[in-house]
Amino acid sequence: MKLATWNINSLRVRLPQVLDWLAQNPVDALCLQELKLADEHFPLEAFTDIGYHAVWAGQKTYNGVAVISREPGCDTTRNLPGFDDPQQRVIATTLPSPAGPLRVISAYCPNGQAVGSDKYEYKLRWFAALHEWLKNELVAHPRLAILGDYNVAPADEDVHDPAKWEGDVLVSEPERQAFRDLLDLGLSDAFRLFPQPEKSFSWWDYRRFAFRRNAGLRIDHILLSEALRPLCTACEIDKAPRAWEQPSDHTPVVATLTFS
DNA sequence: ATGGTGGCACCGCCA
Repeated sequence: MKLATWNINSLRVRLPQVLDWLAQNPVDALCLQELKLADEHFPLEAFTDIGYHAVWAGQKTYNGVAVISREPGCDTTRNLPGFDDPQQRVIATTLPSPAGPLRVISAYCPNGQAVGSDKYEYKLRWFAALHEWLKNELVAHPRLAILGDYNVAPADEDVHDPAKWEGDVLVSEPERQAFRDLLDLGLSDAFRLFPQPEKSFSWWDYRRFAFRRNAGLRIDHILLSEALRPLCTACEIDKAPRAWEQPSDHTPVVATLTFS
């Protein structure tokens, strides 16, 4: 079973690329972030036409998340309970798996703009609310995978130039601590369960030829619960779509679960 | 060198 995440920075613009990618990578679930479209504009038919189901939480202009899946999802929920927020950043759904129900969450964590800004404070509060919610979700759903754009590079090895980025938003210590707090719930960073190439990143700024220089960050992650961790047999970043025409600034990350 | 690019919606905001 394969699970993937991709911040596509406008589903309207990137739909052909998402369909091409799914044709080449027929994963069981693809979590999308930054749809940037309202619910009523979600292109459901494009996905049903190629044999996928979808659940989504859309928003005009900003944010928006979805789970595209081979099997229909059930018990779908949106947003973080108790965290009053018009921004659509979370959707959770339950998919069947050979081991039983599998909770799949697509998350678009706040960017934070700049350390000390209002948006940065919002980001940290948002992570605290995510942490509280996941505590409960993990009890209800022992097989849980939360995939998305975390807007946090967890360690210096996830940063192309750690000295230049030191203390900046996306790498600051409070953000990294918020990420570690999630891991302390028993979640594992699937990518780091395996040996990986040096300088592996999932996002490159559009500016200054960042992709060409591999000046990126690893901020898109797949976190797996304790029950799923031993089933994970691979996790890879697919750099290819970042080199396509009119790309997203992020590229997909894919985890493989093997049920023996 | 305090820039640059991209998407959206309306020319600034967000990333």
